[in-house]
Amino acid sequence: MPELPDVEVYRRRLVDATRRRRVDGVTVHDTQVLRGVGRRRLDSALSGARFVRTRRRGKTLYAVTSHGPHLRLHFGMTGDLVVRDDDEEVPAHTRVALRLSGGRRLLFVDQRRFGQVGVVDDVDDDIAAHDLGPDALDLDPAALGELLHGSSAGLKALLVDQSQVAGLGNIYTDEVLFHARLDPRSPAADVGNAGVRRLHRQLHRVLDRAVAAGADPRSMPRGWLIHRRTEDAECPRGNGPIRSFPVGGRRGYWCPACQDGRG
DNA sequence: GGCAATGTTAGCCG
DNA sequence: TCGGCTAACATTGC
Repeated sequence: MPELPDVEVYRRRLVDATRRRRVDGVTVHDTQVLRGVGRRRLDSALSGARFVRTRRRGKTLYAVTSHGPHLRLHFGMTGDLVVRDDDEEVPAHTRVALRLSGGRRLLFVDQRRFGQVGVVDDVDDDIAAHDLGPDALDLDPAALGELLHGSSAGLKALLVDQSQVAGLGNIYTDEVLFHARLDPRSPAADVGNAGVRRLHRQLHRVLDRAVAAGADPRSMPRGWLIHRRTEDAECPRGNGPIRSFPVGGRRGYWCPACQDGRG
């Protein structure tokens, strides 16, 4: 799940949960998700801190403290951020718990443990170190056009490349391309200016709508591809069967009848 | 049992 | 150098 909309939902949850509260300490249940820190350093770095603002770049979330270090979270394939009162039981697969003042905990839950919890001294340095491109929602149509037309990669391959655009993963790339009616397999550079504009518009429409749905697919419109990610499923527009194709070691889904490429 | 699943990363190849 | 592919990471569910 954790692509841009999910992480944006987690960001808002973190802001709500930590407002006017202090981190009293950190409990690490599983050190495997720690990145670049041990449990002692994570605890000492955050104990007593307040989060003064947050930043999200693509799928990476930062909670900024007044003097650093800052908390860095990446949710991998199955990461989640949940809030519990101290007297409530923690969910299965809770890996790290931030104990907050006022009897509440912010929990990093991650079944498959591909997620990452760490601290960084400087957010911009960390973004550079991970070679993250601009956030998908920060690209204006001109910048998006330049990105596409300057690339020799396939359209979907380009969009899921975090160093080019940060935030899109397998699911939402397919969704956006479906609504923009673009062929995911076509060369990015072949997308015409009308296609670039559609892509830009749908990028915002789909991601904003997904955030509004709390990133829960069940709350997303019935006409979305996300409900039909199966070979031979019926296209939501009724135009024909959904097909799949391989991209970067996973499967993409699209409607060949709707998504005719060009623009 | 086999296979695929939203993530990143390293290594290989052309 | 770049793009694309594979495997690895860990776990679950069909």
